[in-house]
Amino acid sequence: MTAEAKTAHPASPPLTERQEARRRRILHASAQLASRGGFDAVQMREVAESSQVALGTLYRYFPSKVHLLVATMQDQLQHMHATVRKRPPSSDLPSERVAETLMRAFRALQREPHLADAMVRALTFADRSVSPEVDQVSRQTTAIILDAMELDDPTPQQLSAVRVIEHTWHSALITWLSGRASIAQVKIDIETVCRLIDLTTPDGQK
Amino acid sequence: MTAEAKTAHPASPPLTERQEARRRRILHASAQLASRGGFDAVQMREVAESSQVALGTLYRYFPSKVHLLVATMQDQLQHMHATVRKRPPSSDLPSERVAETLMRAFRALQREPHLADAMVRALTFADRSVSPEVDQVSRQTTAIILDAMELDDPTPQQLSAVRVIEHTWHSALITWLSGRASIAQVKIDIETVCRLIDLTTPDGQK
DNA sequence: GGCAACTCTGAAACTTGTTCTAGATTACCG
DNA sequence: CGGTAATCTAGAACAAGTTTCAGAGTTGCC
Repeated sequence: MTAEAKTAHPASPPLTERQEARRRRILHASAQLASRGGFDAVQMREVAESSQVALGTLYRYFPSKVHLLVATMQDQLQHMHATVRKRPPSSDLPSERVAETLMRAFRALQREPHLADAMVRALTFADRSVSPEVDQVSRQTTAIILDAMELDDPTPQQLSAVRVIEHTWHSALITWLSGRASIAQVKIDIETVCRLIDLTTPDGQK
Repeated sequence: MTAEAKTAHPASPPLTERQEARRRRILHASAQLASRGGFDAVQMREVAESSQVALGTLYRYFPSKVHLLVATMQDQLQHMHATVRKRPPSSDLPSERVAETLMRAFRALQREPHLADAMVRALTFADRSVSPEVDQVSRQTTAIILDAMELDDPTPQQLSAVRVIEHTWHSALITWLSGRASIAQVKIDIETVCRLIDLTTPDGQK
């Protein structure tokens, strides 16, 4: 993968400059409102007004509130990935590097818990109509984790481990966001699941 | 724990017979509608009509749609737990017994995919106001998994593993329900995460 | 420049979750 | 039994996501 770091629309018509700007305004307004009050605070009428776009136009760009928030998440994830790439995790063991990376992401989310709430709730609430977009988020997350592992050619078992790590990551976030798990607990869960990686590296420690 | 297998209301006033019957009718209608069309098909007006109860009454019994569906899930989980107790898993290894139990539950959900959709979506979409109820579901799930492990006194590490297994279970269900993962993939994910248990049993195989 | 197609706007309408109200019913207490 | 408080009912009303539509504005193209 070389330089198609953009949103990677498979076959969407190229947007004009003004359209790109609109899209950007919408995403910005969405993130802003989400930062204030989470999922519920992102109200489509307000997003439209905030981004100076008619409601119908908002729906043309993002066919539902969930689509909008998942796109917002894609946006944030890209930041995250770029950031992590600049300062890669420092531990020796792959499992520890992954845990370190996820904890770094977790701390970033803690700085904007409402935004995290909006994005994660949208992600898990998404139905089939949003599958492509959610899948894209999932691929992006996988890429970040694989980066942290620093493997050129992961085995199927390692890919399975990564899947399970993602599952745990999402679900642990939800328990944290809904107040059913502490930050410390999420940390433990992440560290626990990351040990799965050690199981799959032939020359790992016991 | 002896016989308080009921819904375990901490301090709710005892319901009269007719009230208990109403509650039951509501839960039944909810499950019925959910079985047809999933989360979206459970419409509060329809639930009310179906269970021959006024809308206001429905909301007195269950303060939101999510509360209602989470209660529905509690109900179903109890069935499940009772069923599993009757025929416990047969494998030798704890990790395999857990995987076997979860796969059995998964097959049960496959028989009613729409109902599964409604319950799981509600569970992960629940906000803080539903935390107690969601927590109850989580405890019930933990109990089922611990039962499968057949341990009298789980270590903290083992409890951590169980937490991660639950995370994976919920998240894998979501990916399946939204069509982003196949049944086979869910099976792999469950089997993968269950190997965490082997990591925590001192006399397990490598 | 001028036109055809597409896009955007503003506003109303529709849907479904949730709340509220006024009046009937029921449950409980003396 | 009679009364009173709690509960239930029917229905309107409200909130926010989504859809629709007529008209104005842009864009691409000749």
